[in-house]
Amino acid sequence: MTAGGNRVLVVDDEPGLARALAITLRASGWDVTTAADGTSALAAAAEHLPDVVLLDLGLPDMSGLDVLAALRGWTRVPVVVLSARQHGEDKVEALDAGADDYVTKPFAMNELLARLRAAVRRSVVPSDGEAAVVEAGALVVELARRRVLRDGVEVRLTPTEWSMLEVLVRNRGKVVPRRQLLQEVWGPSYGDETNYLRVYSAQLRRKLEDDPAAPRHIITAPGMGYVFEP
Amino acid sequence: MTAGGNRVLVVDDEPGLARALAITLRASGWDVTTAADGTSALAAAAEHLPDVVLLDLGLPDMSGLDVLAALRGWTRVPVVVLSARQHGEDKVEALDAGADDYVTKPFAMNELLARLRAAVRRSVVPSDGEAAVVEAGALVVELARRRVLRDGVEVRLTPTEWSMLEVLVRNRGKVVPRRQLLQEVWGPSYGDETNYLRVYSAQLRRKLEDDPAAPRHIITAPGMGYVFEP
DNA sequence: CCCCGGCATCAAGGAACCGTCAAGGTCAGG
DNA sequence: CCTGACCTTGACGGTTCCTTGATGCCGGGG
Repeated sequence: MTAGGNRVLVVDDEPGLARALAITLRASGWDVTTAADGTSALAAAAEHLPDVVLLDLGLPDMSGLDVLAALRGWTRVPVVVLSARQHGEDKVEALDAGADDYVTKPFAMNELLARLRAAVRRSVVPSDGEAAVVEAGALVVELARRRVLRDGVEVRLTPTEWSMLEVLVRNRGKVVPRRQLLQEVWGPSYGDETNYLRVYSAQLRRKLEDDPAAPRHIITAPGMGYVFEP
Repeated sequence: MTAGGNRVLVVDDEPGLARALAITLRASGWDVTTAADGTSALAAAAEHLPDVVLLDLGLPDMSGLDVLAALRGWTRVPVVVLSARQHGEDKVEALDAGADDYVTKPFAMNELLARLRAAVRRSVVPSDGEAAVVEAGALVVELARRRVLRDGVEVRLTPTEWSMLEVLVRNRGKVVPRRQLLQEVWGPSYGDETNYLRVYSAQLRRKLEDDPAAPRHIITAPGMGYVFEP
């Protein structure tokens, strides 16, 4: 993992809970800052720029929702809300106000840690254009954009070619049985037309492989199916 | 109007619950697709490219965690896990396996809806959401003001032309499947009237492209759909 | 040695698809 | 009522793509 993504700001007015949280979080490798009220929480957030905020809704000086609103005025840092209010509209309000998650007290510590990890993981890569790409040598398969690059230039694939490549790449490294391949590309009523597989694997190799006769990515598993090797 | 962030894939093998969820979600403005097992869920995800997945862990054919892992092999779509297991390590496992949220049954529907909204809101890239102006060569598309400039002069578009351009620009760089384009512009009951796409893509090209016969922005992805290239 | 099954390659016909044009049809405004 | 803008629908040529059958290569078994 990268160096970033390990600073957490704990906002809680209950000294006992705040201390317990800080100890557990530090033991898990987090860099912890604490604040006991809304005003200092906002100051601490601006100063330390945490990667995630753990926010108790019950604060002495201002509403937790106001803290959340103030934070959202200038940052998209993930905020996990802690609250004793188990039921009611509180959860909906907090989530719609920009909270990323909502955990009710009492909570299991390992679950809270997992939710913190999830919140940070999401924010690390803002799922920009570069997500969902599979690289394999000179090949770049962009599954979400439905296109494939070879040495940086786009290769035009027909719908059926793309569909077959997509199934193979989604199961990359594993042999896709012929029957499964046929059904996922041509429909549930197909299963024995192995001709199709031969024709289209050949076309994919011709378009994507340096030496179609000695393929390095679209490999035949004789008697079983095909496999895409990254 | 509902151009982005409203497609949800519901994966649940319990027909009653799946139906109830679908009805409630549709009433809340979601475009719902359902799948009853892991295999069809993966196929549906690849075909419909949902904005969020609601995934029950108890599936007949494969583990929900395997479905999650398969999804994460090629997409970062937010996944909200549904499960009857209230305690234990299940939550931690699911969250660390890439889930974005974890809701235990029974759940309050309004909380689930709020968590779905939060999951989708997070995944929207700020630059996309805030970019009311998209530039593409000599073209300037002002999404907020619903107008488009070519070489600095405004081009008059009919409502349908604008609607189609808007969908394409909001998904710029990605192939918009024909079916999705038809449904977002003409309504949910359309899907096979590919005539419309041909007519309106031609009109847009005539109004926006320097050489309508060799378009540089409104590109055809044969057999799949259309894509706007910035 | 020859046969045969599985795989790769090639070619051809028909279907599907795309771009284009133009004829109605509907509706609002003058 | 007329006009103009816009949407729908149909038709037609050119192109691409899917399917199918034929052919050739290779290795294992009779």
